[in-house]
Amino acid sequence: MITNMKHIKKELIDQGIKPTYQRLCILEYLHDNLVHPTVDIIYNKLVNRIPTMSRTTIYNTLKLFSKMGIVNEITISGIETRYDINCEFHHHFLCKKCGKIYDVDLTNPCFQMEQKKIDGHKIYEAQSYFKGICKKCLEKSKNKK
Amino acid sequence: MITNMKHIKKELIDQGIKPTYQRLCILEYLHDNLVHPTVDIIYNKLVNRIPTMSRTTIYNTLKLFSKMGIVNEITISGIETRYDINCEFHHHFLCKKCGKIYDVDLTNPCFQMEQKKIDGHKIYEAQSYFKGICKKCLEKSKNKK
DNA sequence: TTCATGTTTGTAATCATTACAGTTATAATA
DNA sequence: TATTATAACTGTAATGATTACAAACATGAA
Ligand SMILES: [Mn+2]
Ligand SMILES: [Mn+2]
Ligand SMILES: [Zn+2]
Ligand SMILES: [Zn+2]
Repeated sequence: MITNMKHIKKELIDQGIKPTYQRLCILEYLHDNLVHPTVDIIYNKLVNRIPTMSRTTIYNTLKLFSKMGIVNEITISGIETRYDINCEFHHHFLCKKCGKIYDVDLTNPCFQMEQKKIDGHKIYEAQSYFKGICKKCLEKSKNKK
Repeated sequence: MITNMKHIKKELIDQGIKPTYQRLCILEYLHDNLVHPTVDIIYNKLVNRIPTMSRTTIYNTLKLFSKMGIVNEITISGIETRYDINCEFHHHFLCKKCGKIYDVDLTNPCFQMEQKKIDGHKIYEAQSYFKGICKKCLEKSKNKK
């Protein structure tokens, strides 16, 4: 439990979200595990602490958090949605071998991704994805040779 | 039938893909309908011409095309994969109201999206997505007021 | 207490995608 | 021509993420 529960509670209240125990636990988990987890990963961790925890609650909560802008939905894999509590604009890299999703920092971020309109369309969110083989998997396959 | 079947056939042969009738029809459809269609949209169109056409064939064919680099998988919606025969790097905009996916041209394209490596990870593909309300839907809701 | 409201839960339904096995088409070989 | 091998296609069943829904629960006001 790295993040202070008081802060977590305040974060929800500030957003006008009723701070139920389930919501607190989910938000705390997201703050402490910046690995872009799936619903299932969150569920399997939290069900230990809250045996009655329902997957539906996690889906509902994440949808609420997303709507309120305190969590980001990442659809990079095309299979399952992954969640990121870090809502500052940054890019993601998906490794096709190990499935891990990395944050990537562009030295010259594309400023156009941060604008409010494009071609007359009103922008609410922007995502940039890279796919390939990650550093670790590259090294592993190099060692095998 | 806008695109010439001869060209379509040549495109497959050049890629080392056996040009079956089903594959030709799918590739022709993609060339003539640059709307980022789903498997279902393609299926419902082609089943008129080929009554025995199977969804599985479309899934298999698109996976093959994607692997060979002649089609791009777009996972912007998180619900279903959409396909784009235009493999030149460009960004996409998803309208949350009407569901349409638009191409968007950035005047200053983010050159970093085109690099081969980032943070040591080897890049095979890159996608940039915007989500919001499209121009047409904005105008519609303006007229209602 | 009663009532209203919002939240959580468990199950069933939905829907995109994949797995699989049988059938068909094609071309090479005997 | 008949046989065989191989790749492609097809239809159905299975899978797995997500959503719909209704019952149970919690909370606080009247
Ligand atoms: Mn991230
Ligand atoms: Mn496009
Ligand atoms: Zn990896
Ligand atoms: Zn629209």
